[in-house]
Amino acid sequence: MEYTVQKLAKLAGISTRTLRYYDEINLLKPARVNSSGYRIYGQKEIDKLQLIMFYRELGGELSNIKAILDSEKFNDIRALENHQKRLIEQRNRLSLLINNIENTIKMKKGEIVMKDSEKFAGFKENLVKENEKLYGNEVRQKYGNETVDKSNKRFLNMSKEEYSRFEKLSEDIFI
Amino acid sequence: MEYTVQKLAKLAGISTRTLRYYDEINLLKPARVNSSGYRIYGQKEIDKLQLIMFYRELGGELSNIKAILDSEKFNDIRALENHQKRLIEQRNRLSLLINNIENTIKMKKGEIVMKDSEKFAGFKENLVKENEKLYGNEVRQKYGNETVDKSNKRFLNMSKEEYSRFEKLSEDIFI
DNA sequence: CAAACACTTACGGCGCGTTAGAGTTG
DNA sequence: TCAACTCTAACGCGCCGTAAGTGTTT
Repeated sequence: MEYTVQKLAKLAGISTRTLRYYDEINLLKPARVNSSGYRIYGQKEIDKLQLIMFYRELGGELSNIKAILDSEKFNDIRALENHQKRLIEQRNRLSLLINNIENTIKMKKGEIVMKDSEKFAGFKENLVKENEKLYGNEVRQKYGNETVDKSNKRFLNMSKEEYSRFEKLSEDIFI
Repeated sequence: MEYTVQKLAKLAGISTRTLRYYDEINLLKPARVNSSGYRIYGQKEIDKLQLIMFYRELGGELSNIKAILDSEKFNDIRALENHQKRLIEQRNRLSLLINNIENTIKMKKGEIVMKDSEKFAGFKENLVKENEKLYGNEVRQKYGNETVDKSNKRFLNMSKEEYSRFEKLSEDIFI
């Protein structure tokens, strides 16, 4: 199955702008470009986009995502298993937050007392963002500095052969 | 208990820059400023910051968070209960993603086949961001553009009557 | 022939990170 | 006195959103 930008965008639930941007920064190139300059994506690109979105879900920066996916050592399945672990951690963090809210409601009702420190249990900054930094280090260890440095400079010069290897309420949410 | 910027920042797991920025955009003002111009935060501000962070967790834009918190009709407890619902939804979404990964691994191992559409099950863009857009449009219709534009311009002047409309709106949407 | 899609270029904006330079506190 | 804190600008950046103008496909 082949996809134009909009078709792929709808499939993945993102914007065409995002796809063009990913192309621009060499994160996700189309399989080919037709005679009119249209981007055409194939099966590989779909799977790669899926991986990219898994990474994004965990708050990874696109430059790091690129570094990982470009790496020769990259292992699909192991990466996915790591993802799963992290997602499970995030789910646990959400459970913490849900508990936190419950306590906060009780506090507001005057039923219990909370320490200030308890009020911030479970937020991203305490867990996930630290993971991000760890994540960056992990990338540097596993894939070497070269790869990371290259991709940190807006990915200006990346060879295109490495590529073949690869493979973010009611009230506020509505707002 | 009183806090300077850094103490509060550490407590909440955010940066001092973030606190100064929240001050700048009138989202979270310190309780007072001492004779040297130092920001001093008190109990109210801590609780407010906690609320802000709950909203942020769900991806709410700061301008909208401000609009809500500024509202006279703002009801802590109801808002928190709504939060909880949304967090639970998000947790369910994460479970979807975790399943998705499991399937993807099986697919990579050749054990099963996945449709392209199944590969993107559970991502934010499919659920949350669409809601955001819907909300934006609805707000413009019910509110008029003036109000929205004002709040978009760095929240310079926000009226405090808007919240009752917010509530009606979200009720409408839920129904 | 219009609608719906595609393209490039380019400016803008949020939510901060990050100097830089200077004053204050323990 | 010196480290560690505080302040106000001001710049920059990642990740796109959003025109604006033009070509292509259906």
